[in-house]
Amino acid sequence: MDCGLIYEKDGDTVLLDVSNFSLEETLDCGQCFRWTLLEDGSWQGIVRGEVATISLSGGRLTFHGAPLERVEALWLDYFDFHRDYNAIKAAISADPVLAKAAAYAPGIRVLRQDPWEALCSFILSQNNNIPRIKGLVDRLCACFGEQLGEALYAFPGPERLAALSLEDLSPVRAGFRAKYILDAARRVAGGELNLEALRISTAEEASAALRTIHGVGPKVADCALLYGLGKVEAVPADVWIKRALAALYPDGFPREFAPFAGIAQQYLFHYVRHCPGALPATLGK
DNA sequence: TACCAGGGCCTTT
DNA sequence: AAAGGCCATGGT
Repeated sequence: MDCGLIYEKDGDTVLLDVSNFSLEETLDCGQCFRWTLLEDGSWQGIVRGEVATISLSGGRLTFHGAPLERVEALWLDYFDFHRDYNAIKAAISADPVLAKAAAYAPGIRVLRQDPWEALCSFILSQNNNIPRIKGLVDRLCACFGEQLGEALYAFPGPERLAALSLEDLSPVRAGFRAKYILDAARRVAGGELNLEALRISTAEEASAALRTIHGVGPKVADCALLYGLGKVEAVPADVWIKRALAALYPDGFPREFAPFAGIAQQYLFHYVRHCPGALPATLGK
């Protein structure tokens, strides 16, 4: 467990001795789209219909206005605090490249997001950049999500979206992705696809089930597995990761890291995106 | 097998 | 100012 004592004080809940955690590295590394940096340095996000405002300073993580019960019931799991990142870093640091990547952004954690939100968000992410993905998700929530506060909306559930037409979705400006969202919503709302049930499936079985959705290929399926279903063995292979793996691991990614390759991938992804020179310049594009 | 839709923001030139 | 490239997939 990457945190120590938890207690409630003056309406806030505080976690002490938080390790392996940076809000910026975790919330701004392309795995989630619903967190905003506020002017006072705290981050505000919406998860499973709950708004949180959090700040981290000197290993002390504060959930402003959140009761202890909600932190224990929701947020510890969401931030993956039950996982020992020291153990993972120790293992992958046997590899010099991964050691560098993990040391470059030691505060990355892989979030355990809501499966439907992760699936939907990464359907919208395809062939897109992060600012635009955030815009699409924002508009989807503002148009169809439950209002939780001023300019704060929950992510709309599959039942809500399944009832919509392509025309209804046009204000989201999702382009060709709109029909994929509707297919996913109808399959999930209709009970044809039970996302929660996929948690106990193997990654291969869950991926195959997700890929029956029109518009969900291997990349989006792997994102849903890793970020939504807690399958840390899944490696979403985007252009950058493919390029990095080809250059750094021509003989294949070390097999001993396979059970948590998705976490290793997250360090590597951040590293190659932010650190020019991490990859050989001669790389074929 | 190769190519392109669909859309808008960011980076590079 | 213009061009190229994006956390892809399905159709032709």
